[in-house]
Amino acid sequence: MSDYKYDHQAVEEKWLQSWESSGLFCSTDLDLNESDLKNKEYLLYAFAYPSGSGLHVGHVEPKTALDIQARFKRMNGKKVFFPVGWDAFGLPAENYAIKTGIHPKETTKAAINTFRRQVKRLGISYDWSSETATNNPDYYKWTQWIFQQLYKKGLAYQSEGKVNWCPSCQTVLANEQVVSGRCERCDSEVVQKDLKQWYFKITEYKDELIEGLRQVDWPEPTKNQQINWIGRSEGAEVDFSIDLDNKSAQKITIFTTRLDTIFGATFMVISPEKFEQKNLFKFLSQDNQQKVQEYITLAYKKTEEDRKIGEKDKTGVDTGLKIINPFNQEKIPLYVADYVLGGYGTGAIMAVPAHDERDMAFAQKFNLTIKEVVVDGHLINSGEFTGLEVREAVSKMIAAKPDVSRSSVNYKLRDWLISRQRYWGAPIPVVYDPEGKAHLVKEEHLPWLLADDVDFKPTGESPLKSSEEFKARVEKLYGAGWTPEYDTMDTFVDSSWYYMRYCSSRDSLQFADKKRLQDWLPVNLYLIGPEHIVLHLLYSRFFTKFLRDEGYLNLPSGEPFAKMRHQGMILGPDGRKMSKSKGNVINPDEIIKEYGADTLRVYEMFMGPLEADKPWNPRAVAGVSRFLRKIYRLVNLEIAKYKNSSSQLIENRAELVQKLHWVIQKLSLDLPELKYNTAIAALMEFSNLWEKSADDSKLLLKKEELLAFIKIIAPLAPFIAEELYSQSKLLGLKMQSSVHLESWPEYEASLVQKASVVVVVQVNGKVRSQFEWPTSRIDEKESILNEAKSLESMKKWLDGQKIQKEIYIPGKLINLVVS
RNA sequence: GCCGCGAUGGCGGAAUAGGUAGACGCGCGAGACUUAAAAUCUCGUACUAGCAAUAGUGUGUGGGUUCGAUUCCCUCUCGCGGCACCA
Repeated sequence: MSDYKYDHQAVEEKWLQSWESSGLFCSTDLDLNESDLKNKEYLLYAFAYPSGSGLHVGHVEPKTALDIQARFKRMNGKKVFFPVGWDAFGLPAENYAIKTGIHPKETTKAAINTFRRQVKRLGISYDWSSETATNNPDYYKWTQWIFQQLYKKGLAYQSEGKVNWCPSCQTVLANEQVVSGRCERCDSEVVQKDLKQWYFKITEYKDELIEGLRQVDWPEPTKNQQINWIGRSEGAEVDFSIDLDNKSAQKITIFTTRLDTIFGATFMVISPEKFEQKNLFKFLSQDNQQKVQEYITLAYKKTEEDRKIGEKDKTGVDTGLKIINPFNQEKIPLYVADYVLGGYGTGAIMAVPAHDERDMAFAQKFNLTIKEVVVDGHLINSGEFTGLEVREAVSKMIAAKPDVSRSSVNYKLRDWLISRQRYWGAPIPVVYDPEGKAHLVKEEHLPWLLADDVDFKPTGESPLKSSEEFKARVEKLYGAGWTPEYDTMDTFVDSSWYYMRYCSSRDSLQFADKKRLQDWLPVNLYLIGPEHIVLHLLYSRFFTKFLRDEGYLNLPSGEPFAKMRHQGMILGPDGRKMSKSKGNVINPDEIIKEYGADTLRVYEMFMGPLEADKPWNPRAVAGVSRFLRKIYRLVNLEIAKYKNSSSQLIENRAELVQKLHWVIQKLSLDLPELKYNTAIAALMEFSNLWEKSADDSKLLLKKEELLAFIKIIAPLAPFIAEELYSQSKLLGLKMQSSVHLESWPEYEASLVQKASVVVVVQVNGKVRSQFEWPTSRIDEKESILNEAKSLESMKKWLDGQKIQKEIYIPGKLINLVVS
């Protein structure tokens, strides 16, 4: 057989240059007309942070997966928008600056350049004309503008309170960024600190953030995680009064999801924060005042980690006060204990040790009464409510005491703390007058530029404080004694609206054009790692809903991402997460150098289902390379035969033609479903069959068939497809300048079917024989059953047996039930 | 503890409106080409017994529904992810 060498390096470089100079796909016309609207396809990959270490094989998978969609959809006549940009603010660049003194501006620029080059080398067909980066003033101008819109609506506010402080990063963290008491970035233990900080009132949208999930096509587990994070729970509030001699009407309100157990409440617990806030010290005896004060001081010192230890060993202190249960008038003791959280519900609970584990643990430690009030779903020892079922008891109890009880709903979701005491982020566009009152930076002063003259060394205060220019700027623009806000915004603010900016990346007058947003949103397919489920997605949905409510966006659902899927993690060859310290990192540049970008792309798509975590297998990469070279050889063999005009089609080619139509159908169905691994397997099956007769001197495929095959590999392996397409121009067919401008080939349903099928014969569910049968006659049940029963190989299974039942699944199998 | 996901050959994985389990790739074995090697190609490859035809077993465990279960239902075990003193 002739030898066709495929020089991946030369071929890929050649087409990269060709695509670059022809501007293929790098600029989408975003102004749609009526007929484009139904055809639009907005494909989005999670905003990437341009890290200094460059592209990782883990980035290659989702980028390729979406690129295949983009190419496939274009070939199917869709108007595709496939933008790219950089989530360029953030800690790593700043930490690097602390170490080296190199300005984050410089390192970020260099990192973006590296990423851009690497992504292009992979053959990702991004629309580079809409490229953007969050650290560009023309981007963060609008991040700041959105902050100001939120502020004007009372949805951005300042509040003093306990915040999560990471002593290593020297900044506060949002609740979402604290992972079991530790900083999600650096794993240091998070401590509580009192600080005045900026918050976004995401809780304003809590119910809609749950409701909206019904309208999107997202993986169910993802929806569940968001719902759990928002943590809606229905229950009741009940007012208990404090038993005081002077009859002053002091009340403590509790929240419970188990109002039905209220007759079992044997004590009450209030959180340290709430006790202080309600200023209940004055009702305590001198002695108790001191004890309670000591306990509260101690509790505040605890870190999250200490509180966790407390799960097993509960602490608390008896206030000496008695509280009256409004349902049975029982007087029960009031404890202060930190197992009740100040920030959830009303900060106080009725403790029912018989029906709550935590209350039980506390009761046992402090020797408190335990009273059972529910058995087998029915109330006991509950006065007039005894005998009722749990469910009806709750509503009847509220109805019986409307003055002291009401139904109530609580959420775990808190407002989003966005202040960061860091440098490399968008400055919060606020200035303070000499009295310390906050004012928005005037709109004409946006973008409110990030000062350059700063000292990066962490001091626990915002690095911007060290900028002379920043202070001078504020005094110059706003007057003597005015000062800037020195904190910057959480980078999640930047990435909460980038998919809108993409539609108008160059617009200097507005954050995005309303018509374009209406035309392009929602995103048709969002591919994003599972690590972004609670943070980024929740914040982005909040922003979209807010901007919709402000009239900047016509999107009734307020849901920016109509369909979302997750990619899995590419693990090292040892099956563990790749990391430098484990020495199991695969460098994509090296794979491209050895095998080419097509091999890297196809291999990663072939590893397994997109959403699964998959270990890297160096040998299997070589297998994919082998497959691509085989394709190259097979196509070239056919082209060579066509050069010889006397060549004739081989007579017996029905099987190959059937397989070709089958593989076109398989890809047509699998590609839009992102089932790339099975699509590639089908291509391999086809080329294996093709190869069997490759040595025949007669033609195996018609010109159009050969071309159809080249077209269907184009989304997966764009370089080799382009090369083969270019070589096929010799065939004299009417062709485009690039295979990537071609349309997707049709398959003929009649040709997908094989001429005959194999019918399996089972006896009592076990396979005993099989026979071939013409596909055209698969509906002839009687003849098929007769054929099965008369098979020589069936004799020993049927002799002397009585057939009780005959089951025929058309074209597949027969099951004979005998006894 | 709660919520969610998963378990199939030596390995990655296919196949679920219930219908031949193991497609495709890797690895392994045998062969062709070659002075030889590489590359490439061909054949074989779930397990057990057998020279073979063939038979039996088999999709984490135990049970159920069914003519028929990897697929549906129940139980348990293990692994992964998220949340976690949220009343």
